[in-house]
Amino acid sequence: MKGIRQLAKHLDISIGTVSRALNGKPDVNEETRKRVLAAAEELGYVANQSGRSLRQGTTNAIGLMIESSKETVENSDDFFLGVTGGLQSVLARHKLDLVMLPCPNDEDPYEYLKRMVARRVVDAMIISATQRIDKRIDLLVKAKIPFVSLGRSSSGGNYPWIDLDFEGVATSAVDRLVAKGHRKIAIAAPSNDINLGYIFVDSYRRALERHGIKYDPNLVIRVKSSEQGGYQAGHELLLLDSKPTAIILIYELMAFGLYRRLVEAGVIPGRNLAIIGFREEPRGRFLQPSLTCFRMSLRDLGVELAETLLATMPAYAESYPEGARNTIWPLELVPGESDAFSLTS
Amino acid sequence: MKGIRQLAKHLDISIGTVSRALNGKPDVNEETRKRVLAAAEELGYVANQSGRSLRQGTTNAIGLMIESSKETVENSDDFFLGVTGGLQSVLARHKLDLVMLPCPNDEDPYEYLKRMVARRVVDAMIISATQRIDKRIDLLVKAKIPFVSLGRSSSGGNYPWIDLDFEGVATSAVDRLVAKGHRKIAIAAPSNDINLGYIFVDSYRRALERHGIKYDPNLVIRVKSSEQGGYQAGHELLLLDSKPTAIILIYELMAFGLYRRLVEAGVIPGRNLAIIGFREEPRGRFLQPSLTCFRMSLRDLGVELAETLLATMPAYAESYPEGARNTIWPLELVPGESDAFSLTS
DNA sequence: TTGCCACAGGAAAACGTTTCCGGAAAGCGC
DNA sequence: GCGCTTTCCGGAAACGTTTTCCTGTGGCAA
Repeated sequence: MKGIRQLAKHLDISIGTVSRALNGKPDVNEETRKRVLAAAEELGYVANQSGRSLRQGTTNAIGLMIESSKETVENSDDFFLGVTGGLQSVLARHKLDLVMLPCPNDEDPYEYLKRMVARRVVDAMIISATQRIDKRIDLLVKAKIPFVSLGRSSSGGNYPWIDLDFEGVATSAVDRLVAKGHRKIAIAAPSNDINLGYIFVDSYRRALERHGIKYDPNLVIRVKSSEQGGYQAGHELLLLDSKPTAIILIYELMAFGLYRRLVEAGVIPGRNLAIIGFREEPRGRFLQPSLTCFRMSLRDLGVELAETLLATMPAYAESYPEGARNTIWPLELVPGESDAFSLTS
Repeated sequence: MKGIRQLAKHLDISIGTVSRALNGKPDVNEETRKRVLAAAEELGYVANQSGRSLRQGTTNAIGLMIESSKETVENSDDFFLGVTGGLQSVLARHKLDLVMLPCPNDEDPYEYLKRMVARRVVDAMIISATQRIDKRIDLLVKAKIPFVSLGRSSSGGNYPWIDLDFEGVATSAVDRLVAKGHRKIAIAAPSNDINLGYIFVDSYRRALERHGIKYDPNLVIRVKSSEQGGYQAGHELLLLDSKPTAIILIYELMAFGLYRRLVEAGVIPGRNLAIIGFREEPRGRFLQPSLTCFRMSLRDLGVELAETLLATMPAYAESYPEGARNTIWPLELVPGESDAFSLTS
């Protein structure tokens, strides 16, 4: 005999009462509640989660699905642990646990999610690395699993998401470069399948056109969001017939590879070529010259994610009355030396 | 009516048979097994984890406890996601899921672990950031939860752990510096409470003594394992009466802070002061001058962790017959320019 | 035919909890 | 003293599985 039954016997009380006492339910004398609490503490009793989940149909856990090796901006190693802090600070307040569900490299993310959902191992989900058309969203909607997506898909539909302000970043980067006299501005981005790639390049195009600069597809370099990709971008950039004077990187880590390739070719970053990165983490500022990029608070992003998610969960929605919401997350420009020079002197 | 019952009814078969069919148990006709599998696939049935766990007393999940903000070497943001890949590659082979259990900053790790253990939310655990005396180990041993510790405690006892080869690193760093003529070698490490700090400094001391160099406590700078800590270390180093000519950093990220402080004071890293770091990640090589440090494969470490853990789990031990084991994880020296100069010229 | 065994599958118990329901005791107004 | 409500608690059902035990069928040897 184990668990609550043992505790009940030890107190010579029925298990129903013990359960009510522990869970703060009414219909239990304050006196006995105290006894129960004390005994539970003493015997180190904590309710078995499986039993509880089975009965309640709820797991008190929310899942954060992460994909270790997809070609996206979020894949950066430290990204998730960054948001985790913010997530937890609000989840803990509601006695919810966070479990990270890392999708194995060799498994299809959709299938993995499907399995996790069917197993009912979490009450709600946070997904990320959103594809431009992402079946996972339909799956979650259909399964009526509350969720929030970090990154929006283009498939429309009304679901809660938070996305980085790519449009703002692209616009602001273009504006900044144009103000310094640049007209031939390249951009390195992942393929259009990744929604991020699509949105970013599209915003870049529109920003250029606002300045009356014709959009040149040759200046869009499609590479992976990694240091390798940056190296590759540098390589392709050097092969262009008419060389751009500036480049915007969709992912900050690319800068390291780009610098490397440029130095190999004798091109001096920040002197012969202006560079602006994105999503500054504690790395870009160590480059020589330091990288101009856009920064955000991962922790705050985590808080916003959690609150958005809770707002969609019936059991918690009352604390967050606004209901499902969509947020464009702003980023702040951190000026460096990599785009300091001006062409108009 | 949901779940396996529905599936059984749909097939006009008893739920027991369905369960046996799905779980590959004997006593079920191959013909019917196929039908069941097909129907499950079609209806998207996956066994509810709570029900299964309750019955089996097993969750098919192993937990990785992480502490987001403790002053340890493992706390580096990207460390865990690095080992995660390796962990999963072997866990997946055994149909085990990995759940990360991040201990909230404001909760005592011991209490958090206790709660998780009592809730029976995972079958086994990986803990890290081991304290020199770590109550968690007793807890897990007493609760008979299979576990492996990343980092060993000094409390002895026979339990499986994997630890980095601090002794090897400290020895090799000292040897290398001494060979270049250095006699006054400082070290920046966290406090002795962290087992890592204790072992590292102790190894450093012994290595010095092997070279006939007297151990000088003033040269041991106790700081946090972070960039901030590195800055602080640089600061304290500059205040020393008799300046060391070299410094060993217990944590690679410290180098960034150290460089910063040195440059502020007009000391040139790798010229006036030799520097050796530890656990190279994709950052140290971006420093100017590039950091000499010790590297390891996080992925391989993850594989080793998983295999060690499985070996201690009765249900899986047969594949890993050696039983509980302790491993000292080797690191490889990556020479950089930060300690390139020699005093003996 | 009888007995035995192997095979396939059904019925039901069990896992640990929460929650619904009913009932005893006590309090209260009349 | 009587009916009513309130307070507290015990009994038992239910959650969805897995697994044990048992039954029925057919084949085969004696």
